[in-house]
Amino acid sequence: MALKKQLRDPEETKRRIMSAAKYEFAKNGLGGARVDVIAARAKSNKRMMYHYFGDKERLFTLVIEDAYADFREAEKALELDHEEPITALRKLVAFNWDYFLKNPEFITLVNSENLHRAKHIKNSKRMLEMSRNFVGRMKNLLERGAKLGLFHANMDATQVQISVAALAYHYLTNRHTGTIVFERDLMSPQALKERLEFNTLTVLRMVCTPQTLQKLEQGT
Amino acid sequence: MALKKQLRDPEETKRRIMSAAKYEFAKNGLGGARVDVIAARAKSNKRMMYHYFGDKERLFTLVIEDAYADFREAEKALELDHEEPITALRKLVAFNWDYFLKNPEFITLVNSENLHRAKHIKNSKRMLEMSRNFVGRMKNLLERGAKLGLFHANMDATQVQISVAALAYHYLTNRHTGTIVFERDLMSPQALKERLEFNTLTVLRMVCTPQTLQKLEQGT
DNA sequence: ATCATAAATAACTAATTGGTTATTTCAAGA
DNA sequence: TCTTGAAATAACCAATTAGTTATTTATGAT
Repeated sequence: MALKKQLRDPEETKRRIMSAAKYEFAKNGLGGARVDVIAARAKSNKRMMYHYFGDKERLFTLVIEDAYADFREAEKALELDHEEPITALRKLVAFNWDYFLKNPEFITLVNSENLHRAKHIKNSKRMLEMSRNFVGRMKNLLERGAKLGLFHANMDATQVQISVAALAYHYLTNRHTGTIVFERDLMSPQALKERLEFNTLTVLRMVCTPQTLQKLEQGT
Repeated sequence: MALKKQLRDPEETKRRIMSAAKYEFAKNGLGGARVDVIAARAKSNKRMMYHYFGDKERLFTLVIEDAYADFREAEKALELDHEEPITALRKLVAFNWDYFLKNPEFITLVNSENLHRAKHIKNSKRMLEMSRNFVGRMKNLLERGAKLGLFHANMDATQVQISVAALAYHYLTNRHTGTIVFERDLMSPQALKERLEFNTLTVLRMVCTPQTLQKLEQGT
């Protein structure tokens, strides 16, 4: 019975610990996160955390892998494989932007893992499986666009993928120092809208042929 | 006498502590850095650190401000204000790339400060002074290019500035997870060369008018 | 030479930390 | 209903941590 609140529920306990850990690791990084805080937030206790996850770093590893899995799942769910290439590209740029915006913990988790030189996911089979199709989808999109004469031929899918993420990720991860450096609120609704438009235009200019860009401008 | 090694040298001691702190904060973040390690690396001791800098967070604040100051100084030294706009833009893209590549501690320090919501530099006058001219220089460059018909008119200098940094910074800060996700060595000499070329082309396509781009392609 | 001041050091402390031990409580199968 | 293994808890521990105290030592002005 789904509604019955069990007093003992290992799956639910694990879930609560993972969720609390994600929050705490994202907020303070691996080094700054406290296992007591995670246990308290999960409304469990340290002993359970060590019982189910071994130690702090293994818990972190699972949290990171999960964060990547969620991101990849969400991207796959867009189903851009048969969408018109330019529409697909626009949607992909918007997806990256929205995802980072709505899941800021993804950014801080990835930053933390990079501070530690990716040692936690270095030998993760799960990561490899997730990544394979991800680059493949971009490659497919770029090839379809090129075949139709819309995109430049032979664009490097990895470079484009990194750049699409970069334009969104960098703006958002450095929004706090950015607000000071540029003396403007980078997070106002207006600023966010403008950045998405700028990123979309930038990626189109990066990928599309001059003729395609000309047609796009006439269209608006 | 410059060569005489003084046994007591407050300025030199401060310098050594700052340098050690920069290294340790960059390597482990604010939360992961250890004051004992900083003192040992500086070949000084904790008492001196507390004497000269107050506490760990004030030391971190100075380290961050210094890192920004060095970056801004280096950019200013390029003297792009009277350079031909397209050359200036190319040089600026290359400068960002080279600087992040040769000063990886800048990236991790900035990431750490953003994890802490920029609280350490939030009320820093020094930061404001440094930032003002920085955006101004980009604005000037874009205006000069637009006046010559080389660049799109009315480009937002802040958006361009953020994007130029993003294309380099994101690639490098996420190089460890990137190496796993993309299953290729992102740091080989060849890969680095390709990324700089990609970034340069991307920024030119972002900023230049179609006519300018056409001429550039004919030129090569 | 000597004396006042600041630089330097080492040993210490109180609080916090990741991880463990000892114990109790629940729930399913015999 | 009784037993047994897993779930849950709290109290504990050794190590580490940021920050301090007490003390010694070099230096420059007189």
